[in-house]
This record gives sequence, C-alpha cells and structure tokens, in this order.
Amino acid sequence: MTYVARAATTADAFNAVAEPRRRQILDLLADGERPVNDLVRMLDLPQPMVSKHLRVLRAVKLVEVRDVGRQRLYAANGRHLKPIHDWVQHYERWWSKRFERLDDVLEELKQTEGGRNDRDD
Amino acid sequence: MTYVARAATTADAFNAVAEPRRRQILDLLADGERPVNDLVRMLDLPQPMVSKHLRVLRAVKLVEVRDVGRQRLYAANGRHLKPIHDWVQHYERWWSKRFERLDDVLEELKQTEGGRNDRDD
DNA sequence: TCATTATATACCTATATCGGTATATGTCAA
DNA sequence: TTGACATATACCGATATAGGTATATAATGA
Repeated sequence: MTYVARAATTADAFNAVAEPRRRQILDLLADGERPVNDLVRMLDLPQPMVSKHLRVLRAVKLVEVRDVGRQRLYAANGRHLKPIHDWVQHYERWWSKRFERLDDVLEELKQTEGGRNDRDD
Repeated sequence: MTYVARAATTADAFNAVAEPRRRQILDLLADGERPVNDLVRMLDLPQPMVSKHLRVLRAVKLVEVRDVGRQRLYAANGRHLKPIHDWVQHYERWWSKRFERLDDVLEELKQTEGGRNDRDD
C-alpha cells in the first residue's frame, strides 16, 4: 500500500516563509545581523523555538550565520525570496494600477498584435 | 498541560500557496475559469485531491466558483496574493538592479524617510 | 577549575496536512 | 426513473510539523 503521506514542507522558500514567526524573524534580520537572544527577546518566544525556526531558514538559505565569540549572528539573505517575488508578480494585474482597465489592455493587445487572440497559457 | 501543538496552516494566502500543487492550480486558473475535471486532466491528479486543494484556495479566496450545469467553474482571484507581493517586495534590494549601488539605496531611503536613522537596538 | 552565558539539539505530544479510496450529492439526458 | 457524468466529502494512514521541556555543546570569565 506504499503510503506516501506528505512531503517535507520546510524545504523551500515558499514553505519556510509560510510560517508567520519565520517572516517576523526575517523582517528583524533584514535590517542587519543579530544574535539569537535578540530575537528571543524581541519575539518573546522560547529560545529553542527561535533556534529551530532559524534552522529552517538556514536550510533554505534565507539566513546566514557568523560566529562571534559565544554568539551566533544571523543575517537575512533575501535573495532566495526572488522565486516567490517572480511567481507572485504574474498576478500583478489583480492589484496594479497598470492593469486597472482590462478592456483597454485587451483592446490594445488586439490592435498591436492584430489577430492572435486566445491561447492556453 | 494544554498542548497547543500547531496552528492551522491553510488559513492564509502564504500557506495556501506554499503547496506547489496549489500554485499550479492557480496558474492554470489565472488565464480563465475552468471546470474541475480540466484541472484533474492537466495536473494528472486524483479528482478528490484537486477538489481538496480547491477548497483550501477557496477558503482564502484565491479562487472563485460559479456553477454551470453540473460543472463548477473555478477562476483565480489573485487579489489576495497582494500581501505576499507586498511582503516580499521589502526584500527587493537583494535582486533588483535598482539597489545595485548601496549609495543610491541610502540616498533613496534618506529621501523617503527624511532623517530618521537608527533606532531601538 | 567552575560558573555563567549563548545557542543548539534531543526528546515528547498533539495535530494539521497530504495522499488515497470509497461514497455521497447533484445535474443532466434518455 | 435510470444511468452517466461532475464534483464534493467522509474516511483512513503516515508523517512532518509546531510547540514545549530538558539537556548538550561551546565559549567566556573569574
């Protein structure tokens, strides 16, 4: 019956960032590196929780660490959020002013391309 | 010991979209409405899976349904992806050309915020 | 050395989820 | 009505989480 159950969900940026705490942590680290205990204090979370979230973030390379004495300084690395940015941007037309009047856009397209209308992607 | 375990993870757009299949479904529906069976065929997934993913997407209003005969036509509504867009955009500096020269970034920040520099840490 | 501080990890529990199969619901057509 | 089609839902099983506590590791300072 080979049950597959489910796949790991913390293995990519989308999932890493689906957890609100991890977004908070990233936001805090976006302004510059911080030791773990800073985060613990600012988030009011048990230290092991913070360490575990950091581990997930590190696994997907959204944060980097640097050892300084007995502290570990974490810093955000937003680079790997780009796939999310790119994917979401395809949906821009639902909020961007640029697409406010769809009719006009379609009209424009029709005029410009002259003939090619509907397709499947 | 009142265990809290974990919170529901399908209750917001971030989580809904963390699942790759659901992104696929959204992508398919972004071009226009489709009946469930279209998705079943295109994704090669068991129909109940598709229905369940659609349910999650509907719960966060990323899709809308319309009944036509015995079919249910689903359509994407990207509007609720905007929170993701907005959040991710804060990390734009990690990939955007606009931020290639740090000097410019600082200039820009200075212009935008007008003076406020360092804060509470 | 020992104590303190800083962080990570090993457990444990409860549960939300994914994946699957079987069944219910609902609609149309003959 | 009956049957076929379209979709949703009710189960069930396995497991990856989140959250918690206790402990390990590691560096510093006395």
